[in-house]
Amino acid sequence: MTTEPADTRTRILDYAEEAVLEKGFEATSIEEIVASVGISKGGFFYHFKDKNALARALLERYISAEDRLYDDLFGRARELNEDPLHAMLIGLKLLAELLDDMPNGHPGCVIAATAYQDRLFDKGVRDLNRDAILGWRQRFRGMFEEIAAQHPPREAVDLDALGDMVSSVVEGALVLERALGEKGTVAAQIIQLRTYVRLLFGPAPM
Amino acid sequence: MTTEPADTRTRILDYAEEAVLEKGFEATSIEEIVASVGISKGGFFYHFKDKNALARALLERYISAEDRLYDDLFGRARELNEDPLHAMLIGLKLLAELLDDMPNGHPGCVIAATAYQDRLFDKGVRDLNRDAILGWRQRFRGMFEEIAAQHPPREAVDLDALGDMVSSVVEGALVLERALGEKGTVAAQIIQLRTYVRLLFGPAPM
DNA sequence: TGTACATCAGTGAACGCGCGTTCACTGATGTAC
DNA sequence: TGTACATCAGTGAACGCGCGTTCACTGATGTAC
Repeated sequence: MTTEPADTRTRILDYAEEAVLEKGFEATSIEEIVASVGISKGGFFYHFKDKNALARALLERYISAEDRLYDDLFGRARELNEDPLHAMLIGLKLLAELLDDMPNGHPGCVIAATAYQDRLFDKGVRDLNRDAILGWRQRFRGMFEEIAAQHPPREAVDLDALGDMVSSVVEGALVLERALGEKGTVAAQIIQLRTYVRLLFGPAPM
Repeated sequence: MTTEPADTRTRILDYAEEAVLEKGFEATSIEEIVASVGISKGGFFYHFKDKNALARALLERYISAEDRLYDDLFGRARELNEDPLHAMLIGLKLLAELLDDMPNGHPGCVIAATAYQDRLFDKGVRDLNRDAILGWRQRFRGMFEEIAAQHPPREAVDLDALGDMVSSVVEGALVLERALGEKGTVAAQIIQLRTYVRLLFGPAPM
C-alpha cells in the first residue's frame, strides 16, 4: 500500500483499460500503449503473449475489482441494517452515490465494450464475460431470495431476472451516460431500480 | 413493397449493420463489406465518401427504424386501451413479445456498439447518437407525465430518469443477452420494467 | 569473496499483411436538340 | 429517328501507412559453489 511506482504490467493494463473504454479494443493499438507507457513493443510482448492475452487480463482485473466493490458496498450496508431489504436499499444508495462521486462519471464497463466486439476474442475471453455476469446474477438473486423470505413481494417476480437487473441497469445506464455525456445518469437509473425494489418488497419504508 | 432486389447502398448497409453488431465498427473492414456485397472497393466509395459516412448512415437508419417501431407499438397499445397507464403496460408487453419472437434475439443496438468506440467517430455521429436518446427520453417522459396526471405515483419519481429507463433497460439487457448468449434476457428485463411501472402508478391492475 | 551461470525485464530492428483511400477509366442509361 | 453529351453506378489497380508479431540480443540482478 505504499506509493512505489506501479510495475510495467500494471501500467500497461491501466493505460489499456482507459483507452479501450474510450474507443474500443481494436482501435487501441499496441504501438499506442507502449508509447504511452514508455517501453518498446518487445517489452509489451514479454508481458502478454498476444493482444488476446491483454484482453483476458483486462477483463479479469475489471471483474475482480467489481466483485470487491460489491462485496464491500453490500457488506457495509448489511452491517448498517439487519433487515435484508433495508440493507439492499442502503447498498443501492451507496452504489449510486459512489458512481455520482466519480469525477468523470464511471469509466464504463469493459464487459460492454467487449460484448459488442465479440468475434475479436477467443472463447476464453467470452467465457470470462459470461461467468462474471452469471456470478452477479447469483449474488443478487441470493440477496433477493433472502428479502423475499421476510418480505413477500407484492407481485410475482422472476428472481433470476431481478438479479440480472442490477447488472443490466448499470450496463444500460453506462451506455446512456456515454452517449449523452451527462454525468449522473448511472446514479439516477440505480435510484430507479432502488424505488422498484422498495415498491416490490416493501410496505413503503422511508 | 414489392420484392425487387435491394439496391447496392441498402445491401451495403444491411451487411455492415450485421457485421458491426457482431464485432464492432473498426473490425468491420470495407474490404469485407464489398466482398460480401459483391462490388469493388471503388463502388463502396461511390456510395459513401469515407467510413465515417457509413457510420452516420447506419445510425440514421437504425434510429429511424427504432422510432417507427415505438410509434407503431405504443400507437397500437393506445388504440387498445384509453387509459394511458394500461396503454403503457400493453405497449411494454408488446415490446417484450416482439423481442422474444426475434429468431436469434434482438440484433443488438448500434448505439451501444458505437458508444463504446466513441473516439473513432466525428461529432456528427456522436450528436446523432445523443439526439436519438434524448428523443426517446422526451417520448417516454411525455407518456409518463400523462400517466402521472391520472394515476399519482406512489413514490416521488424523476420523470426524465423514468423516461430514460426504457432505453437504459433495453440497452443494458442487450449487453447481457450478448454476453450470456441466452435468448429472452431482453424480454425478461422489459417485464421487470413493466412491473415497476405498474407498482409505481397502479392500484395493482391485472 | 570471486566467478560462472541463469533468469528477468526488457530493446530495437525487421517482417508481411491488410487497411482506408484515391483515381483514371468504363459501359449503360437518360436527356436535348 | 439519330446524334451528342451528361449522369449514374460502378471497376480495378495502385498508394502508403500502421498494425500485430517475431527474434536476436542486452544489461541488471539473483543464485551456486
